Amino acid sequence: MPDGEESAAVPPRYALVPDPHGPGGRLQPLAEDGTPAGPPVRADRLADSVAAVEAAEHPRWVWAAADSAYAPLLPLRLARCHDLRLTEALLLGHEGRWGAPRSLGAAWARLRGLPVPADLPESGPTDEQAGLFAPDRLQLAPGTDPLDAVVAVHAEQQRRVAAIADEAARGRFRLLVAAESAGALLAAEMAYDGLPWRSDVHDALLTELLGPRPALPGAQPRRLVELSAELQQALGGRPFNPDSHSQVLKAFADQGVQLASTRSWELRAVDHPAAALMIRYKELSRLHAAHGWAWQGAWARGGRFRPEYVVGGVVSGRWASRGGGALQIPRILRRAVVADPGWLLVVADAAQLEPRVLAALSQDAGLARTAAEGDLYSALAATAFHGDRDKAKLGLLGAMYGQTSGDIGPLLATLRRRYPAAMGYVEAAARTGEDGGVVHSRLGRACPPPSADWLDLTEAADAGEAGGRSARARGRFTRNFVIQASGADWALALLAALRRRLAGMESGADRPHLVFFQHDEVMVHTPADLADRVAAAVTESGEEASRLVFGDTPVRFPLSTAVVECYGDAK
DNA sequence: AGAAAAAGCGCC
DNA sequence: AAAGGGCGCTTTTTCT
Repeated sequence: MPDGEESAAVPPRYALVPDPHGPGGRLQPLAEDGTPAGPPVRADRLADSVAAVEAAEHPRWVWAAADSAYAPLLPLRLARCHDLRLTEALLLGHEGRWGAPRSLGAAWARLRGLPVPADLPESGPTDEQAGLFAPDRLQLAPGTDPLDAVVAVHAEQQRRVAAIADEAARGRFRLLVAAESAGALLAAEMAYDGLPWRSDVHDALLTELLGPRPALPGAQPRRLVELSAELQQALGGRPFNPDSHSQVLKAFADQGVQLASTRSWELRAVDHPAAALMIRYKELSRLHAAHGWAWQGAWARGGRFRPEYVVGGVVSGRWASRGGGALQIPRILRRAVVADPGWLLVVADAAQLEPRVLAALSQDAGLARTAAEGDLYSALAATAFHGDRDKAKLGLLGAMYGQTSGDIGPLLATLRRRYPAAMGYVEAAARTGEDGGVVHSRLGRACPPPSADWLDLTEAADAGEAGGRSARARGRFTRNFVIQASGADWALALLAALRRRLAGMESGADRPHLVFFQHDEVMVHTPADLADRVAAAVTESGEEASRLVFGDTPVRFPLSTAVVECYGDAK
C-alpha cells in the first residue's frame, strides 16, 4: 500500500463518525473485513480521542467522506483512511454501475433495499454556513444511525473488493482505494494549509499590466478602457462590445475581414492592426476577470490561496477544483507564489509522463527502451525518426490522442512498424470504445459507458456519418483514457508516498507539507533546512509509485525537481 | 428572472 | 505553433 508499505502487519481500522454539531463523536474498532472488533466508543472531544488512537495504533480511519469527517479535525494529521464515498464511486464504476449515487446514504439504501437518494449537488464556497458538515449531506434516511451505516457500508465495500476475481487486479484495486483515500486526506489538508500567495506581488503584476486598481469594484481598469478605445478606432469608429463575440465578428466583417470565430489563433492569422489589439484585450480582460483583484479578495487572503480540490473529480481520476481555479492558475501569476521567510518551495513535475505510461502499460520492449532514457522523445527520435525530435513527439502524441489530421499519417506508420505492441495497445483501447465498451486504468478505474444517446446514434440501422463520427470520438476518448487515467493512478501513488515521507520530517515545530498538486506536478512548502531531504523524498516517492503501479518495468518515471523561493523560478 | 448553452481561454 | 483528450471559469446569448 502506498501509505503503509513499511508495516508488515495490516493496520487496524476504526470507524469514525462526528456528531452533527459540537466537538464530540463516536469510534468503533473494526477488523480488516469490516466486522466490529469492539463496541462503539463515545468521545466528548473527538479530536483528542482520535489523536490518541492515531498515536497508539496508527489505524486506517473509516468515514463517510473526508469533508465531513476529517476537515473538522484539522490541523490534526492522520496517516490513513478509507473514504467510503470515493470508494463507492470506484466500485460502482468497476461493477458497471457508473453514475449511481455514491453517498453513504445511497450505499446504505442499496444495501437495505430502500429507495436510493440522489446525490446532492456539490457544495460551493457559498454554502459553507448552510451546512457543509451537516449530517444530511450524507443522505441518510431519518432515524438511521450514521455509525451503523458507516460500519455496514464499509464491510460491504470490503466484500465487493474481495470479490474481484483476478488476484492481481484485486491487489491493484486495493491500491487504488488506498491511494484515492490518501488523496482525500491530502485535499483536505491542502485546503486547510493553503498555497503561499503574496498578494503584494500579485497586485503589482496586475497594476503593471492593467493599470491601477479601479476605485469602483465593477469598473474596467485603465488599460482595458484604452484598448477598447483603440480597437473601436481601428475598426471604423463605431462602438461595440469587445466581450461580445458576435459584435466583434461583425466589426471585423465591416472592415472586410471575415472570421469564423474570435479564437486567438484565428485572429493571429489576420493581417489587420485590430487583430493584435483584440488578442491583447482578450488576454488582459481574462486576467482581470478570472484572476484579478476580485479573485484575490475572494480566494487569496491572509497570504494563502485556499482552493477547494475535488478528488476524483475528473472521470480519469485526475483531480478537479471548485472555485478559485486552482488547476488553471496562469503561468504569469506563478511569481506570486513565494515561500515564507526561512522556507522554500520544492517543485517537481513528472517528465513526459504519458508516453512513459504507454510504454509501461503496453510492455512494448522497444518503447520501454526509449522510456528508460531521461528524454524519451530524443531517444525515440534517434531510434525511429532520424534524430528529428519534433517528429517523434508529434507522432507519439498523435498516437495517444487519436489524431488523424495533418501530415501525421507517415509518422503513425513508422511508429506502428517500430513499436507494434504500444500502438496495438492504444488501438485496441480505441476499438473497445468505438464498439461501446469500457476500458480501465492500470489500477482499475473504469471509464464511463456510452450514453443512451450515443447508443441511439451509433447502433441505429441507419447510423450514418453522424454515428461514425460519434463512434470515433468515443474511440479517441477511450484511447486517451487508458493513458491519462493510468497517469493519474501513478500521480496519486506518488502523492500518497510523498505525504507519508513528509510526515516523518520536522524542523523544530515546523514540518514540510504539500501545498499544490496539478495532474503531474507537486509542490512542497518546507523549512529551508529540510529542502534537500524533501527533494530526495520526491525522487524516492516517484520510484515507489512506479514500482507499486507498474511493477517490474524497465520504464523510468523521472521527476524534474527544483528548489526555489518563488514558483515562477521553477522552470 | 433565472437557468442553460455557447464561446473562448486558462491549466495538464 | 498547433493538433488531442480532460477539466473550470467568465461573459454573452438563448431558452424556459
